[in-house]
Amino acid sequence: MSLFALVDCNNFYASCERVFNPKLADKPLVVLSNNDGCVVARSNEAKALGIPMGEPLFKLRELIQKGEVAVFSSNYALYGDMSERVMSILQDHCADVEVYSIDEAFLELLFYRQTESSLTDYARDLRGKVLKWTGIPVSVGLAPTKTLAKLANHIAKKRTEEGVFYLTPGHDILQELDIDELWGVGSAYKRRLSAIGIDTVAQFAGINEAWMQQEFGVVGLRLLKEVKGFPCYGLEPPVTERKNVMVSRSFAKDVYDLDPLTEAIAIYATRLGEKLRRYRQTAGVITVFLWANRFKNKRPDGLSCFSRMVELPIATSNTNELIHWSVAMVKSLYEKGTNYKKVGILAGELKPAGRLQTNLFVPETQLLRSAELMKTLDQINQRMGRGTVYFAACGHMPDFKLKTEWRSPRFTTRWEELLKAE
DNA sequence: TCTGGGGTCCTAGGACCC
DNA sequence: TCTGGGGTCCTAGGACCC
Repeated sequence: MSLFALVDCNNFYASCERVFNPKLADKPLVVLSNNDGCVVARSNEAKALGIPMGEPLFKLRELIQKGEVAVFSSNYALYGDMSERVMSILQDHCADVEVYSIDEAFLELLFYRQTESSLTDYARDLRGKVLKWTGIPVSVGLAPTKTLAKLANHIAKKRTEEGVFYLTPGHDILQELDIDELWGVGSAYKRRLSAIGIDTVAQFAGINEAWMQQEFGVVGLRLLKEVKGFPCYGLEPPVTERKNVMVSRSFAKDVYDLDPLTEAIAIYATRLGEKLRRYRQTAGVITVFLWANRFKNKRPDGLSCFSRMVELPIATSNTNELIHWSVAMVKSLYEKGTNYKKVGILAGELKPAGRLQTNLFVPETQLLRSAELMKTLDQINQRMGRGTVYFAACGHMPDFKLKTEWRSPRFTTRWEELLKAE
């Protein structure tokens, strides 16, 4: 029999902020998205205040002014570093770990000759170590499939004191769990299932497999089998080769003019190039998106998303080239009078950068030189801070700095921001 | 005034081929 | 003019995830 554990950090971003600011323990605390747009993480106390996930900041002004909730802009340098610490502890204690996201990981455990109580002891021990060594509380769900482990984790978090739960298929508790608590059931599936009287996980587990496949395709069938305890998903190998890479941001205010749009896309193309080179990949095609403000659309046709794709003559991660194409695409997509809210660039058909791709019309020495230039550029920016050296098309980089009014210090990754004793 | 930024997988339908 | 049964590839869009 297979056995998976899902280790998930509780309110991860909020917990990270607390580690370095113990006064906030037991206080309502929220972390905001990029641009301080909306709430992306909440402490339990903030949840208890009724602040929903995704709540736009302006609806919280009153609570903030009264000092009833602590607010932080997102601090990804801090969260990323804390995540690595948690993950490395998991990797020290289990050979088969899949880091699923910044705050959760699946572990595949050997079930052989283990009792339920020895497994939950193991999980409790792991949980204790992570808490002690990083300050981050985690919950652990144990079950024979990943889908059930995810659900077990949910139960551990919501319904237990110790943060550990072992879930078997057919467990009575499934009768109390709403269908949309299942991993893979979103609002659309919930609506369709509810229409035929399926509201709990236990009811879902009783669905006929042929019917499920007919109505929900292979995705639905796998989901059903997983809930019944038959694994359809194993641990995924580490994702070294991404299939797409995207950089996009929304603007603090609506943008009507072409110039700020091209400057923004040049900056995102720069960022995209850095990402590609870090992953050692090159882009075969790039797509540029322009989004009109969807909350206050001023176009007569009401359209809000415009995109254009271009196949690059040579797959590349060269910033200059990415800027050249993306700026051209923005210019061709731009329409006067539209209030743009966001632009983005997506790289697709990624290829490993290892071998130099040659092209009849571009001398090889020129390609080599540009690769060297990019390497130097990355090194300078890494050492001196992002944006030290950049292309003229980006205009004045600082103009597009994100709004981060309440960012905490990067305690763990910047010397000058280390926590100091008061 | 103010509404995130990434990703993945699957399916349906069209174009094109024999 | 009307006609069949495959197949592949591509794209757009939907659905889900964190």
